[in-house]
Amino acid sequence: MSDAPRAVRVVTEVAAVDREFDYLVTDATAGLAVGDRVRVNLHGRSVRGWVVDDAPVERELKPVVKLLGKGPSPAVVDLARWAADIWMAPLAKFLTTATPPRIYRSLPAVPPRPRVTMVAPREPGTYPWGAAHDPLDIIESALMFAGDRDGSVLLLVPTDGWAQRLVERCRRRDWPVAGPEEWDKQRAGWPIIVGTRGDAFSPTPRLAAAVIIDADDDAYISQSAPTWNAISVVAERCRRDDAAFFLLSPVPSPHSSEACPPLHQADDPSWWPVVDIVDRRMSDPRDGVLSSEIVSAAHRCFAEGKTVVVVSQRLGAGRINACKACGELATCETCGRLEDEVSEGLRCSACEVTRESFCRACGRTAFRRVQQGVSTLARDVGLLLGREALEVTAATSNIADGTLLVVGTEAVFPRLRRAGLVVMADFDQYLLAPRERARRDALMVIAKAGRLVGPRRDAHGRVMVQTRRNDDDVLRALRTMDVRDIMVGDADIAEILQLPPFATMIEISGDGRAEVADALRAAGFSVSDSADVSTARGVGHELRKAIRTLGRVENVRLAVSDGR
DNA sequence: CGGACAAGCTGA
DNA sequence: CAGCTTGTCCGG
Repeated sequence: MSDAPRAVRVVTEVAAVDREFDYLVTDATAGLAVGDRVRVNLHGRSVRGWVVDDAPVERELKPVVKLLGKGPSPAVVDLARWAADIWMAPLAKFLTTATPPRIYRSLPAVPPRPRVTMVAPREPGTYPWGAAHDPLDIIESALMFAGDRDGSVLLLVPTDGWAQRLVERCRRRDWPVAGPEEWDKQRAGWPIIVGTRGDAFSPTPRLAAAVIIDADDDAYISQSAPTWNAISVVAERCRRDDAAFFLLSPVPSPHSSEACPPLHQADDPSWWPVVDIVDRRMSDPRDGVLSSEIVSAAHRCFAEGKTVVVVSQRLGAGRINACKACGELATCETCGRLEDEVSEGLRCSACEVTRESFCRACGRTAFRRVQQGVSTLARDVGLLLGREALEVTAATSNIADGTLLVVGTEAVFPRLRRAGLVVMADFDQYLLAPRERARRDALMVIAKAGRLVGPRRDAHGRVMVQTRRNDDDVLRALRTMDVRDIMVGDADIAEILQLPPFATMIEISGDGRAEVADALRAAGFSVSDSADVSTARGVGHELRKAIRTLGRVENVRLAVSDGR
């Protein structure tokens, strides 16, 4: 037993107390290391925490009560510090993300990394990579680039189901893989790690390579504060460990291609599915929610025993207004977005402009709502196709094999493996949505649909898109299978509007928001206010610095977005 | 956050 | 003045 007293710095699970406290290491807790989970007393309470550092013994200290078990590796503790700084959140929040729910006391021995030989491995970087493309090609490249270097190869996918399937595929190749639930293997530094967003904080001590599949999927962004995103975290880890970083996305966003340069060309656009664009402006008004050609295509699928999927974006009632006479959509003159029908006329919610109800194309004044929620859509589609439709939303658990007609939101995509026909019932919802990302989302949803029907070179089905738009760059991209214009347009818009990654946005809410917003305005940042949140824009580190100089402001919530 | 402690309020 | 609520402070 050593005589010199030793102390450690501890962060507790009490996130509201975002401070580090020192505790004495006793004989009972002699083996403590950075990352370990401990129990300590804090101001009369027994709380759990993490060892984050060594500490000098300069005064009377309370002892660490108990060593609970293994926690994140020291490298990940440091990564959590970086994340807490970037997203302006308590360190405890990120340490919690990096910590499993159960206690692990020991770690397994690590098997060697499999040897992979490829004739032409792909270079690290961002790839416009289709939904129907097999990511194993890139994973093998990552294994090759990892070579003899120490560290794990980390693979991230958007959903748990996908992670499980990828784990099984790796196991079939006899690759030593640690799944999302196998925290102890990850902590030990397993050669291959497969997981989802949270596994960006995989406890592995070092990365040799990382692959993020479908990197622009929303699943990679934490919806509640801190609004961290897995892309930025993995990019930072790769930078720290000098690891090879591969990023795959059907339509890479400005954030993705910035986080993982260089942006490679799509070498073969044939992974896009076969897409039929059905112009509904000219459809027979007696047609129902689906055009007659879609109805016949659906019946052919049923005859072949293939599944038909009808996708709509909205759960609730719709609000697209189309002219009763010519079918033209009511859109804003200034910004081109969809208008709502209100009692005074047609209204653009973005420009806050209301106008008389008249059709810009033919001058008639009668409109009808042409888009609807999933429930009514399921009923109408069921009647139209003479078959019971299974309604699928985020709340649906799974879809039974042999279900031939499915109607739902985008939640259908992770719940199905294969389909003969995917119908986008109201694609204009994407084309006209008042969000900067909507155009890329429109292409990403086609890519997801493509996963069910197969790539055009090997298709067992097709995608049919109903629209009332004619000249539109998204539709043009679908016809030519060339998404470069959309990507360039996306980057231009982000730069002009100073959206991430060209600027950082910080949302400020809570009672103290006025104080923070005023201080940022005074410091020369552009700050806009809405009902209960202010949004500041600027260079990330400058904004953070300005907020920090304010010191502690009571009751303020900050949501930092550096990603999209 | 939540325990400790002080100060304030209430009712018999 | 016991018993309870409300407010403020602060953690190693």
